[in-house]
Amino acid sequence: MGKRIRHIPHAVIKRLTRYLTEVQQLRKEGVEWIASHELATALGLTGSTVRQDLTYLDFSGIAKRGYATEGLQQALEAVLGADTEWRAVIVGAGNLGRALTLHEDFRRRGFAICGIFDADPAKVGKRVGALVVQPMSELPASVGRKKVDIGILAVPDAAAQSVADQLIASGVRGLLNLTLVHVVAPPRVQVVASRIAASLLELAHGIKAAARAAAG
Amino acid sequence: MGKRIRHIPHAVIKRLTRYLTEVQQLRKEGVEWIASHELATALGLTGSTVRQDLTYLDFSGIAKRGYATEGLQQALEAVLGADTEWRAVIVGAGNLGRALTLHEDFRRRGFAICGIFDADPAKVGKRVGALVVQPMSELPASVGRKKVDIGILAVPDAAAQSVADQLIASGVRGLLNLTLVHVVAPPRVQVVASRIAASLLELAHGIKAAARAAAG
DNA sequence: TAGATTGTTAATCGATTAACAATC
DNA sequence: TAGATTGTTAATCGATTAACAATC
Repeated sequence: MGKRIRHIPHAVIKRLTRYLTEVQQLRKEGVEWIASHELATALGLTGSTVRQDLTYLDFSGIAKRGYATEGLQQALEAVLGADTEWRAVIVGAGNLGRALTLHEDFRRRGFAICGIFDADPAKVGKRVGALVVQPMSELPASVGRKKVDIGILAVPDAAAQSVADQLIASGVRGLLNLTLVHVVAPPRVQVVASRIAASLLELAHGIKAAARAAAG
Repeated sequence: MGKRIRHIPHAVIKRLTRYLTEVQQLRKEGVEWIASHELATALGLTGSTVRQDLTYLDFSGIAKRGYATEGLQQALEAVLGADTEWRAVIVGAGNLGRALTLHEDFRRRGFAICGIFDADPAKVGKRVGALVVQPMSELPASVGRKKVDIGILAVPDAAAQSVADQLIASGVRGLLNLTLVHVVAPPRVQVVASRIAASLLELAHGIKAAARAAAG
């Protein structure tokens, strides 16, 4: 069954997703072994950080050889849940919601988008790839019947909390929040935010700071 | 001219973007004063963290009243560069790239998408809102002429570094990386990553961990 | 074996929280 | 004024890095 799973700090979880991307790529290239300092160089980290992070996995490296990419990939997938099929629905059939529904990458990585919903009657009934936009009234039954794990919030900021509440009441266990606002959920429901507009602001600050530094 | 700008830790910058979203909302609602503990409650933080964070701004609160929302908003916008017009191009005219080009929210927040590029000749020439997809060969001239600050990577993982290199060579000062892979850039070019698929994996891990905790 | 790399411990660094004097 | 809230200092907490014995 492997070793008992310790609680993993969030900073480590974020890096584990990056190790997984890298090791998947390495395996495609036929690389069978990788050393901590090679992974570190590829991802802009230190070897020490990499070794420390990988101790959270039910997997060990071998002195002088490094980490077997096959076992490392399996261990990363197991701890991140990338070895499981997840079912998600998207709420919001605007540009972003439709684009994510059509994004094949998610399905390939184990996240099946099995429904798209919108409160706007003008959008309900429209096709989005293989799906049809459903009204919010169908959300609870659909989430329950299809055993949906994850709700993706691709709605305007003002609707975010209300839609989150509906998704939570429908029984999802996790929310991916793509809006800019903070969303409150009970402890049994995980929330992860991915705010592209906020990232642009981080970038804007970074550019200004770099310009200041260059100017002296 | 205000106080000299200290270096701001990245964890603080991320929260500053959230304070800005919140204070913009508060001002729309006509709220003129906000206390640190109110801001903290709204965003799931502690009052101490909020007060500590706001010391990085060229702005002060007033004991017993809190922070004036107008001044707070201005100070946040100044430090984050949200008071500036930024020009960005998107590379990758797939679902995600097209959706972001059409996303009015960015323009409203000061980020104008002024070009969309793709290496696929089949996509070049297609309309995306007010823009037309351009070939990669036009990237350097376009970035130079339009004084583009930011390049947005919405390409397949395998193309990410090569496209980043082209954007850097064209003269952008920042990259928003929407791919899963690590992108290397010289220090003068800022890179911020916003990985939706990685966020889904974080969520998947969180859901599994919560289920384990509930099971005991 | 000799040398390289892991896994782990200890040291450092940074970020968050607590506490409270200053102040409005 | 009395009480509430800021700004700041000190304490705590957590994450990263350095160092090195274990080991392949």
